[in-house]
Amino acid sequence: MAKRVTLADLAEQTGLNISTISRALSRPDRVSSETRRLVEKVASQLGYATNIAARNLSRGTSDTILVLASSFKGQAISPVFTQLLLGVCEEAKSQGLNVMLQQCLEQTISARDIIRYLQTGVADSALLVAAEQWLPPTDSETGEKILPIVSIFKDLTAAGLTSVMTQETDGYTAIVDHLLARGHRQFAFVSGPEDIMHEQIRYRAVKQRLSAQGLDNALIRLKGGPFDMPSGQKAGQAFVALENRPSAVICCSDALALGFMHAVMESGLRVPQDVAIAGFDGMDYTAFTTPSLTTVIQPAVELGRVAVQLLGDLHNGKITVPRLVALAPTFMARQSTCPPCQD
Amino acid sequence: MAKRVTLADLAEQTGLNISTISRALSRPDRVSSETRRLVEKVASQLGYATNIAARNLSRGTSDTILVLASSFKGQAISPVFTQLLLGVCEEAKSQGLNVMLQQCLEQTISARDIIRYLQTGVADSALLVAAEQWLPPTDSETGEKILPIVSIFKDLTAAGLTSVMTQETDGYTAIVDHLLARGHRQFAFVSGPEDIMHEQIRYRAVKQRLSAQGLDNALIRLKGGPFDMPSGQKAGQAFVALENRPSAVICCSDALALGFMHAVMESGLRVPQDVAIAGFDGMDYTAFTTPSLTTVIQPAVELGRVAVQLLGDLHNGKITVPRLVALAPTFMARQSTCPPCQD
DNA sequence: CTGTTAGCGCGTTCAT
DNA sequence: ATGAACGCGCTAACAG
Repeated sequence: MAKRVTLADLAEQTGLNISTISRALSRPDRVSSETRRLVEKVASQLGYATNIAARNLSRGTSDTILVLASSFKGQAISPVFTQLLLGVCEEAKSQGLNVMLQQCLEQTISARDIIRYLQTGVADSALLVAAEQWLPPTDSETGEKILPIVSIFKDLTAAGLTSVMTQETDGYTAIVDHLLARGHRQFAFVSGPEDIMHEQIRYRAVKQRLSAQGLDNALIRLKGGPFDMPSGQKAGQAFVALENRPSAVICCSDALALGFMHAVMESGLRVPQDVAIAGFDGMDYTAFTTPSLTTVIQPAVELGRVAVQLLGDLHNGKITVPRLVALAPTFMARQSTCPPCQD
Repeated sequence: MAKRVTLADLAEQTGLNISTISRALSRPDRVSSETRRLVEKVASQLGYATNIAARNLSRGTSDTILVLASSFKGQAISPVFTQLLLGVCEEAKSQGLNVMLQQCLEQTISARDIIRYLQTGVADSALLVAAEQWLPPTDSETGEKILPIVSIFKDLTAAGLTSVMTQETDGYTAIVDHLLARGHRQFAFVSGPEDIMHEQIRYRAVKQRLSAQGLDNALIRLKGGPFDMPSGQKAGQAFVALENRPSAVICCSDALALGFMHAVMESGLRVPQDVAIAGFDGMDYTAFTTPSLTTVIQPAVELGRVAVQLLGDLHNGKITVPRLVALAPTFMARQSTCPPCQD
């Protein structure tokens, strides 16, 4: 690669002092317009690019966000993550920030590790994506300052982390209401990994809504395993073998739902005539399956944007106590729960 | 955050000199075993983490890889990218490298920009994902050294870039053969954006294979637009309206295929009985649609791994001229092309 | 508005 | 094996 052009080179070329060059480049208003133009010209001629390491070292910040994505071993990030990432990247870019991605297998993240990482200066704030648990810093590991860390998808405010997530209860409630309106009275809930705290919350959201509508023992729960299609398929096969099959199934993720639906249809049952199936997430392909899948669309891109903004608020002290931001999802009724005569 | 612990702090604590500490940490063998242990102990006690910016500045490298993902405006990275990313991250991690992700809208990447970027020291090598075109450095923008840049998914060796991709022709050939064996004699090819060079190659691969089997005017081409499902759907609607419909359709991406299949089935036609459809990519949900989709699985994770390895080879001079590495895909026959009686 | 000076924290010569 | 000193390239505080 071509030798690096430094401020010193520009200084030499222009006869100005290094610090003047530095200012002309980073604070153009603090410099006479001629020097500014001169510097800009020479800089572009020589192909100057500021050395970020040097700047970071000097300024003590890196202007980059660490995105820590918890995922299961060997699994790629899901389409929802991907959407989220889009939001994160876009917002970060608009703020002149960089994004560093790191996939990790742990479900529970320790403050110690993150702090350690931030201390390396590689990033100066972090986004925890789908982290199940947060081990707050012990004693003196942290100063009094709030950590510039935001949790996405999971409510970790109890552990002290500002969090952004989808208002999931609304989503599940919408599904239940929709299914009730279509006459369903027996339900199954296909959940993700059992050790995921949110799964309890989701299950309860469904159960309570049913109770509220006077249906008390109308819900059974099927283990789904990881949030992937094979798990959904297994759950579907188990479902098919059931003696008293509910007529409506709510899956806690679209991936599970698709696997489930596949298994159900393979068995010869019709969707939605024999079994109505709903998912959750809003992955794009749910609109193009046959039948298309009723689901709840998480505002993933927006979650990403907001998370980055919250990072900013944490940084400049606008936020002083852990805050939970819940974004509204969009319920989308589709064929998998709607008898053919309707939409 | 807690004040940063620096080498100076460790020096103070241990009574040793900073440079000794530095050595003890980065080159343990060049130091007496007692001091090594002492340093390690104190370091972990104080929670030392080396400042990467400082190290980078001093060493002149950053140990990070820039992943530049070309995508369409507002679109999240596709599941294939995601798999790729997994491979990249895993391999990078095993080599102690970081990964910096950047989504970009340009289809054609200019060496000038990348070089500029690398000069900032944020990254010292780059992976171009699905970059359509590469504008090599003009004249003196680069030294004689080979740029530490690898193209993924696209063959950019002609422009001077070492590239890793799927052996696509094999994949399309496999599809054609499979369909021919099932008795199909009229084909449609649904392509992606017209300005994508590979689309021509893919189309030709199909056409030639057909010719080779004695079928010369058996192929029509349908515009697909971007590689997404809505585009596939439109193509499918156009297809349905055709007078002489081919019985077999080859889509150049799974997303297109799913949109296409959806449109076809909506029209009342049956898949595969009336129309056989095949995709390309190997997205995970293709196994769970109804009917499941015949496709060609790209070795995406492996592509990522190899790309990172190639970066290493470029760096240490093992590779001196642009090289093309083509990985074999896996053809996967599924229901969308197989009459029910069969698998 | 511009030049001078002093670090940022680490790696790496040199000596010792 | 260890210590002293310098430099990586840039920013920031202080003068002028």
